[in-house]
Amino acid sequence: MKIGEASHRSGVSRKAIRYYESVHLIDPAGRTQAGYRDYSDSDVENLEFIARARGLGFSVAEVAALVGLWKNQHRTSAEVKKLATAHLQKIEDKITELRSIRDRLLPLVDRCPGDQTPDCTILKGLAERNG
Amino acid sequence: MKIGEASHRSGVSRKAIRYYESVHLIDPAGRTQAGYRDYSDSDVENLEFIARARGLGFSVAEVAALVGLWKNQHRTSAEVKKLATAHLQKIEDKITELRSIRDRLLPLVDRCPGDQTPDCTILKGLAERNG
DNA sequence: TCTTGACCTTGCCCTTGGGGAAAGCTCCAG
DNA sequence: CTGGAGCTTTCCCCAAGGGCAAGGTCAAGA
Repeated sequence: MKIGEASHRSGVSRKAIRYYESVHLIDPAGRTQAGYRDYSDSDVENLEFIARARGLGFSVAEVAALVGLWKNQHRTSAEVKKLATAHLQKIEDKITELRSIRDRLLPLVDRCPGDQTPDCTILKGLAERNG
Repeated sequence: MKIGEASHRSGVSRKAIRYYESVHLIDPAGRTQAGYRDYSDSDVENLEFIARARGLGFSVAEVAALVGLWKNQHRTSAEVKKLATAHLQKIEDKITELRSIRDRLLPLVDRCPGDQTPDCTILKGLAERNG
């Protein structure tokens, strides 16, 4: 099948598929006579794995490691767990940071009148040394 | 003062300061005889404003808009509030997404033995069609 | 047969700087 | 005066594709 169908079936965009090929996350696809990339069902399965891992926020480099472990019969679950646990921690950290941002920004927004006057707590908050 | 001190005082990295200049978020700095960028206290105040806005997660384009409003006496607080509210919404959305990721990933990690065997719920979860 | 539209190809610009290279400037100690 | 430390300069590579452009291909309909 061509890239459009592989994209549709796997949930990975055409652009992303080409990108993954360019960075060797997937093997270079075969080509048709016309030079079109040609995919098999097994290629789609690999792309689905990648789509799920990316959907959980793993970076492309992390996904490459996960694919390597997935394909490797001699892996240990400890290796996989270590990678996933580190990723989970980054997610928790990010959530904490975003909550902190929200908690600092919300009061500024709430106290801004939002009318036709120039007085604005948001800009004041950004301009003040203790903001 | 030179870029190092301006960076230290404002909390914006040297690299970021040069980048902000290159994208016209700040005016090009004056230069010393030797070609070094030269900053004033007022430049540092602008950088501090930018640092706070970036610290609240506003994109560089959004910060450019905020700086424009800040400098504009004829702004209305409604414009500022609209920008900040949209940003706040993006933050809420991001938090929601990250929580969803965490809630999907955590059970996989918890049920992974993390030992020397290859059996791993994480890889299974990524490989399964209903994962 | 020719055209039209849907698909495919490569390639370049965009984000937000961090990292690091290679080279120039300044100033202090020996 | 010379060397080195520590600053500065510009330049290029990197993420992870999205968007868009210019052009090749293929199948169906007029």
